Amino acid sequence: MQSFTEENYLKIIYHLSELTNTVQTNAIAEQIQTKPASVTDMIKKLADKGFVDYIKYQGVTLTERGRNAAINIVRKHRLWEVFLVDKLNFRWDEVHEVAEELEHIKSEALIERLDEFLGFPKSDPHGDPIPDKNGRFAKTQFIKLIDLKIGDGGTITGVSQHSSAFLKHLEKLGLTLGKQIQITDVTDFDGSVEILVENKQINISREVAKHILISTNGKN
Amino acid sequence: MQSFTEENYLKIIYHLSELTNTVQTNAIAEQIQTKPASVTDMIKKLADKGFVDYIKYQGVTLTERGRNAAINIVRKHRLWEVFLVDKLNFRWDEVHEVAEELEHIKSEALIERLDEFLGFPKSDPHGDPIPDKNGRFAKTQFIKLIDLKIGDGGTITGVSQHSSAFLKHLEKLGLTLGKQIQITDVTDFDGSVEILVENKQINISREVAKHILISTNGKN
DNA sequence: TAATTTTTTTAGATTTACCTAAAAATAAAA
DNA sequence: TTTTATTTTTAGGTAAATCTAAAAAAATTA
Ligand SMILES: [Mn+2]
Ligand SMILES: [Mn+2]
Ligand SMILES: [Mn+2]
Ligand SMILES: [Mn+2]
Repeated sequence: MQSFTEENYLKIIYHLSELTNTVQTNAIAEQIQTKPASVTDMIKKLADKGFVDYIKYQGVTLTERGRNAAINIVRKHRLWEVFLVDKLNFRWDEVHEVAEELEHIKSEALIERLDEFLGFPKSDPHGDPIPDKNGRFAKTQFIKLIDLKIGDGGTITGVSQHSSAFLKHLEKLGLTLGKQIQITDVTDFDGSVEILVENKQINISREVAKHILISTNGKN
Repeated sequence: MQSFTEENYLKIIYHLSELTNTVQTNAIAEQIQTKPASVTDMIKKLADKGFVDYIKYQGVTLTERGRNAAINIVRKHRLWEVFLVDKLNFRWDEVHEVAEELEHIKSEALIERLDEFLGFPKSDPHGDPIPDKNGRFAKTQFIKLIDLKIGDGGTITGVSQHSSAFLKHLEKLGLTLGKQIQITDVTDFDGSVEILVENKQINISREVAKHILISTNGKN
């Protein structure tokens, strides 16, 4: 069994692994809000326990064991987020912090019954896929809104930023999961994007457009 | 805010306070599965933080602040137990361990919405009262089954032992919350008790009879 | 009341997860 | 290819929660 802290490291390393093959000490330190020296200590411990492969000065990669542990935590995090939104009427911008705590509750039985209670959901309130009890999940194919061209359209199916501020902003703009959008223009001046959503024309900043994930349905 | 460990101490001290006015170091150590020396350390810390009044060699009592904190943890524990039984179909003997973890989740909003989701239950799966958000709850007036006399009857409304083994045993005997029972005889030999439940005559040991709580409805 | 037992506290260590400051390795720039 | 900058590690230390062994206080028994 892993400690609360070890679980947090594993989860962070897992997420960072999606960006770079081997994960660097400083990247972990930044995510986990700690100092690089502390990360080095913990990495050694995780390596001793067989959760990561570690080469000094080179960074870490998860072992099979570490990956499974990490995916299990992600599964729990996302299931709890669904619970909070679907059953307790939390908004999508309120759930992440609480799920950060709930994801560490140990009981196997709890999570399996929760999954069933929620109807075996396939994705969480932010569009992220929920691994099943064997750790399997659909590798979803998203494209960033910022990478679409004028005339392209699609459905909002995810976000790559989970901060409350960002999610509240999207909510206010009416840009929630499942909404159909189409790119109508890109401003030369600041790179902001004009989009059509529910017959309304709105303008969103480059920064916002970067973090909205679209599953496209054609037009190029 | 208190740590996970501090919360456990407060809760234990609260429960022990129902038995004795001032709570002894050894009693806490036994409950919390630790050594008296460790308890002394923690007690000093809780006293410094204003959660308990402490006189060396005499024991501790909760302050107003400590009592409120403890009741809040008890509230969370019992609400989670209701959730597990009512929503996730756990049996009453399976929930305690998981609730021991869930009771430490910090979010105020979570617990208020959970309470609402469960329909503001007044008691948990073991018949224990659930404090409301202001810490108020009905001081239930129970009598131990062992203290009833032949001919007395009542309703099972609680248990004073939460171990899985005990609860499973009651389940098997058909002695669950809400059942009507009546004492028909007390065996001289071993003090075991004959009771009538759902038109069946069964015999239970003194030990079992000690931990069943009855709200009586007459006959003496 | 004195002797003995029980309870509680102190003293000094240990483990986990941190930290700062300084050294070592690697990467980037000149 | 040096020099400089960045990244990472080591060394040594702190705070929280625990422990064992021994001392001190309180309660019990003789
Ligand atoms: Mn989240
Ligand atoms: Mn999410
Ligand atoms: Mn319980
Ligand atoms: Mn209970």
